[in-house]
Amino acid sequence: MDIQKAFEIIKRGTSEVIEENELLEKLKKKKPLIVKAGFDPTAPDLHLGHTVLLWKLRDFQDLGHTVYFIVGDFTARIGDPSGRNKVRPPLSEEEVKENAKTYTQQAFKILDPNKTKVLFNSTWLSKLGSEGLIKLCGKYTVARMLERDDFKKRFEAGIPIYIHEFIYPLLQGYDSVAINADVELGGTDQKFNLLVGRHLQREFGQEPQVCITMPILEGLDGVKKMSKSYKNYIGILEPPEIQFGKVMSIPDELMWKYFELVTRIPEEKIKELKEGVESGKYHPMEVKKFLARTIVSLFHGEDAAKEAQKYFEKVFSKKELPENIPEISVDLNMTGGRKEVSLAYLIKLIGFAPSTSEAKRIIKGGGVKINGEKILDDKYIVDLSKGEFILQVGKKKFGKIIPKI
RNA sequence: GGAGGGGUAGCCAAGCGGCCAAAGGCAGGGGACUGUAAAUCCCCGGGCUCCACGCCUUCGCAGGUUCGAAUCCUGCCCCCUCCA
Repeated sequence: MDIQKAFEIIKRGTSEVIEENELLEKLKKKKPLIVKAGFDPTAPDLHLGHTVLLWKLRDFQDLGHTVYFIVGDFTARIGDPSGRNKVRPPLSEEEVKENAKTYTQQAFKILDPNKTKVLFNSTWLSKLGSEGLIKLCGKYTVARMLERDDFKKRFEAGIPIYIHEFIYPLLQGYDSVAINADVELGGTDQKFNLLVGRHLQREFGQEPQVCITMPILEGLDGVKKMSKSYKNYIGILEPPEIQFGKVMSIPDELMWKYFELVTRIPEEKIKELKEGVESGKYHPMEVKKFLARTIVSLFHGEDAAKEAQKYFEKVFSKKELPENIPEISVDLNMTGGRKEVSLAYLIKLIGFAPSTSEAKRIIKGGGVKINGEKILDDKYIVDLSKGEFILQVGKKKFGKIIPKI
């Protein structure tokens, strides 16, 4: 493949490439480049936001380059301050290990394992020692650190910044030195960290890496970055119906971005769909269903995606009961020997609400149905000796309650 | 080290002796409408297996004063600003 074409593929969908001509030079070398991406195992699951980056890594792999998947086991214990207005709680070594385990597995749903090297940054970072660390600190200034937008904002707003947060970008940058990276990828919010890598590589006499930033994927609310801590994410490992439903709940305007960043639907097709919606030729909901199906297929296969759509249409569009309602058995041990329990308490018992009070609120709000009938009395008593029944709490939670007496 | 300001529910932010489980906003939950989109409207807002104008735990932490404290006092912890 000619270099110009490879360059186009790489550039597609990116937010910024620093510097484009350097990338071209590197491609001209005609040898596999070291493409770096770091993932902090702060949470055990990857979500669609991560896949934006993974797809771009995949592009590199398809072009014959090698991806260095850096698990930030060391840095996770510091906490990346990017985009934060607060200090992140550091994780314990055990938590980090546990998270890292499931990480790569999930990443290989997109990445080619044969062209991926998985490395843990503790390998070189723990060897660095105090001396090495302090020397590393000597290569950057406080003023330059404070140029960084989120630090600047926090500083100006009077929100504390701790010294260790300053060290984070240096360590991430040092990762690039350790593996002699040619290219590093990250979200736009990573730009600063990526640039520190460039700077450090120069300091260490290496050819600086090309930094590629990818757009940030907004979560379900359509505003904030998709993130576990905002609870607005669609997880790779989530069940098909959940994924499907979550995709359906994103704002219409956002779906184009999802098409571009988390699917491999060709640009021309996306354009066609978009124009179709604008002209009224297609119903936005139908297009979104197609998006949902495409995304679910990526992680669960086409059949599961079709099932998920059926479920969605049955339960949410037609408001019927789902076919497979999970059975929940309730025995007297759980109720403390009582056969009659308050509905609110039962809802808490089976985990459909975090507290009895919350359950009562939902009941009063008209969110609870027994065998399809709305219960509005928050003092409603369930007689378990009367046998099983279908309980629905809110729109999403269904359970067939089976009393074991 | 010195001077001043501040720590209230997921977040922001009122309250500054009782009527405070604590205004308001945002986020969130539930409902109506609908396409689980947007917009709009309504309801909720610590917990409690006796369902209560009831009890328990909350306003940085620990004590104290008071019939009664988020509100006053003392000590401690933490954050911010300015000075060194």
